[in-house]
Amino acid sequence: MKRQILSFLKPEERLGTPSENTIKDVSVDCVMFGFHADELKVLLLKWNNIDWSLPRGRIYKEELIADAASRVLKETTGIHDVFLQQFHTFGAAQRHKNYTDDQAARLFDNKSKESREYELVHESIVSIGYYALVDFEKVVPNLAASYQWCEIPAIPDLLFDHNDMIELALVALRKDLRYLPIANLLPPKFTLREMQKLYETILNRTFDRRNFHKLLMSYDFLIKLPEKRVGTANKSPHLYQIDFEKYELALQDGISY
Amino acid sequence: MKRQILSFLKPEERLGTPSENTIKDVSVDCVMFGFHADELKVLLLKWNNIDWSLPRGRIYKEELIADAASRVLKETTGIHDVFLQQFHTFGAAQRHKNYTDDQAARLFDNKSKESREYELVHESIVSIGYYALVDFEKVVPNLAASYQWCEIPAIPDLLFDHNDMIELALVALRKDLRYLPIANLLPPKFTLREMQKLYETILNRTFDRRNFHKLLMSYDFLIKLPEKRVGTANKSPHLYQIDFEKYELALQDGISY
DNA sequence: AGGTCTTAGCGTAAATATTACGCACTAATG
DNA sequence: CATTAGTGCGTAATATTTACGCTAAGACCT
Repeated sequence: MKRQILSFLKPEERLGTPSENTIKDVSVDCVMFGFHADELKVLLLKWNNIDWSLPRGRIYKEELIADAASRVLKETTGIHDVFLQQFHTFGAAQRHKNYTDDQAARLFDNKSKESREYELVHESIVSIGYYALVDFEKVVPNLAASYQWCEIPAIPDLLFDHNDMIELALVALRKDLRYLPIANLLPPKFTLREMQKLYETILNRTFDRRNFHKLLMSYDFLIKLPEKRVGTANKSPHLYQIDFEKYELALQDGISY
Repeated sequence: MKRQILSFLKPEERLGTPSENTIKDVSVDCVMFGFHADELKVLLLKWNNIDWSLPRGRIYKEELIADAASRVLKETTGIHDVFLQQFHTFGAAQRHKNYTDDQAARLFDNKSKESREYELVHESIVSIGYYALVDFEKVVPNLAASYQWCEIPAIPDLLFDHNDMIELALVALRKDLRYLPIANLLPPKFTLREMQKLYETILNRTFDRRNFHKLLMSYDFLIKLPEKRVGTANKSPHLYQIDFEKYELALQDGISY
């Protein structure tokens, strides 16, 4: 089956034409987290020329949902091989969102926003939410449409129930943190400070620098490299790498912070 | 909209006729946990005369998914007002289950079990999994079809991917235990021993009797009743009740065991 | 060259939480 | 009246978490 790269479709059609081959009334929506400059960010796509939304797409009938999620991400952003985690499934009624008149006009093509029928056709009724953890640097979306890495507090009013989805994704991420490969949010080589900031940002708390250092070292999955990060103020920090075999082992026990 | 109590339909039709009013290709499936005689049990329903499955049903288009889950439980078992928690959504491809020839014949009405088309029509493609925690004693299913409370290790080979669903529901339950109203699994009045056994069963570990007692008392949400459980061997244990206001507060902090 | 900031690593004390278990007393059964 | 289990207290041993002092080194700035 030929599968078109949807980024070359008009953005409005990005959800895909409901066809014989896709599951009707269901979409997969992805909250993609990246970490950069001590900030947790989410990837937003332009849905039409004005409104923003999360990457979303349909599921082919013979496809695993998880495969659909990773395909959708690839088709809409060009990004592949990312860590994906299902976190919640959203229903129709949660989606009775109060669009502004402008948004409604653009979405519903001048039909009244009370036109529930139109909404049902143009939005999927059930959305399966996945979040992705990606290395911000590795991820260079190749998009026809425009995109934006947006810090969580600055996220604008999105289409559909995507604001709620991001909030819930973050809650799920915090809960899962103990058992999840959070390292996916970091580049292959990173400093301890960067990792600490990552945990502090996600968990919204601080750690003592020395205790954090000790704790991480005790897990024994970090490899200290001879190289250093250059160009920083003051002393250059060492770079570290993850020994993924040991990392997986530590995750099975659950890493605690 | 009139909604028929599905237990008076033929069991095969229990999923509901796909109609204008329900979401196509999606079902809600419920793993109902009950606790009795120191065993965690799951409610199974007869799907046809021979095969077992979990309660499942469709979602109406204007309905919240959570409402659909609780309606489905009520329609298939007569049970209402239970604690429900969404835990995972399952896709089509996970459902390529190896039915026995007999099961396939019954399910597919003598069509070949390779007849994927038939399968797609008769099974929902996407299933949203909920688990329910109910007081075993309070729950008296009013069913035309037959049912069974089954201990987890003794669960037979179920239809669809319902065996996998139960396994995942249990994993989710264990994870959620710290923040969830586990008290829903107990009758309004219970002994400390019963509560301890409940936690031991779910978490698959043991607790020291005295430490468990101390810990529970420190949370301050148990009310000791003057009554005792009669008819037991040896000393009769006191009955306890939950002060639900304080209980909710304790849950927000997270109860640890 | 010296000042200042930061990394890197060591150690340790204090506070909390967990676990194991002793003991006294009560109450129901045989 | 011996046995068994519930109830409730205390306490000691361990483990984990948190706070923080100290040394040394390295890179930038003036």
